[in-house]
Amino acid sequence: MNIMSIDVGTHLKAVRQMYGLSQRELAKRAGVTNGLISLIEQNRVSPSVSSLKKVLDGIPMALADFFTLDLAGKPEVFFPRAELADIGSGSVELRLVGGRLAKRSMSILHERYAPNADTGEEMLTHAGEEGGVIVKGTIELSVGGDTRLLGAGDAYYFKSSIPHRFRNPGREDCELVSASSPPTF
Amino acid sequence: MNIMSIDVGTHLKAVRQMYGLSQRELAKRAGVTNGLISLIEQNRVSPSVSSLKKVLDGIPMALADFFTLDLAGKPEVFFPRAELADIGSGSVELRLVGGRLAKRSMSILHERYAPNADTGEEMLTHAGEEGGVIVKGTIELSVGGDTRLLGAGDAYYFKSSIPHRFRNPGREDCELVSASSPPTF
DNA sequence: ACAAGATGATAAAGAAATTCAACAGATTCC
DNA sequence: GGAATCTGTTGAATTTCTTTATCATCTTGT
Repeated sequence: MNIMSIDVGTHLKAVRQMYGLSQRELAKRAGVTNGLISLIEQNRVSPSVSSLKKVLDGIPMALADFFTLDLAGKPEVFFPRAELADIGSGSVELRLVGGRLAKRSMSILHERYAPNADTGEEMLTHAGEEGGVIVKGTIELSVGGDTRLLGAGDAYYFKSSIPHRFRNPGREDCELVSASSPPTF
Repeated sequence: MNIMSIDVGTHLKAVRQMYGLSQRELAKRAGVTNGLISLIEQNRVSPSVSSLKKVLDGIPMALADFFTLDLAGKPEVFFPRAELADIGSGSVELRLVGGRLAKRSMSILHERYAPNADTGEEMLTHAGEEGGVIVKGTIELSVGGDTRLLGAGDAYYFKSSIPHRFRNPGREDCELVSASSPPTF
């Protein structure tokens, strides 16, 4: 009963009807009452996660799928602006592949980090996924709690929503090729 | 407060700590009480979707990301060179980054073409887009009608539906890093 | 036309969530 | 040595969710 970025009620109703189920049918399968489903679909209550899970089990559909269905259904439309371009200090060089293209599904970058170059103490977080391969030198990559030193030929891949940071601890330049989707640049 | 397939409490705690927040800090940002977060993390309550959303907004993290984020065990983030799956054949070596990950939005490949290596006379066509950066050596890339010789530092980006072909005309290996979306491998 | 069954909505009672306020254990500071 | 401030936990009060039971509406079949 407040501002929800995703309209759970409408969403559930759409999913239920998509599967050709009545409130009572779904309720019976899910082990809840039809009244509850009615209230949820009207957004008159915000179900507990456990209840929503029970309901979705009756469809059946996973919680993750339920919440990502927006993205799957209408991907390009609802993507917020890519924030976070704080990487741009002088010691980091970023070369974007295909920057002139209007529509791209990825950002591919050729990156060069000078010795001691750092994306900053404040960890980076943004939408999507990113990965890359180290071409030359070494880079220290922190993702979530983990920190690892990667050398030429090593690689990485993670969800960009996890806080991350790049730092070059060596005495020579580090070079790598990265890709992120959806495009951050 | 019943059987949940995904352990929301433990999950939230892990996420919170990953962002370096205390229960009280997060509670303050999210506009809920620290007690609630404590109870949720102990799985002594199953939060309503709206509450969970408020809490995640304080991080900030989207609901979809929360349920999609698989931090079971250790999320595989780092991929040492030796662990990159080689899915190439013969004179072409294709090392896939994150091949074990269930859901990826991209395929990132470390590719090596031996002298005279060729993706074949029959042009490749498939869905999506692809791009890359040449790291070492030279490669002859044909896209549509155009053919071009690319050297270290050069790059490419095109729609994969356009017929294309890679060939190494030089006498030394050619190495490049590529990405394609949606994942081809 | 009427009964029988299905649909979704709702009030009140019951169960579970959230908040409030207090607690004990660490750490820091003077 | 404390006082101040941080950490996470918890009992009781409050608010919200969930069920029970009932209602009105719409089909369907005879």
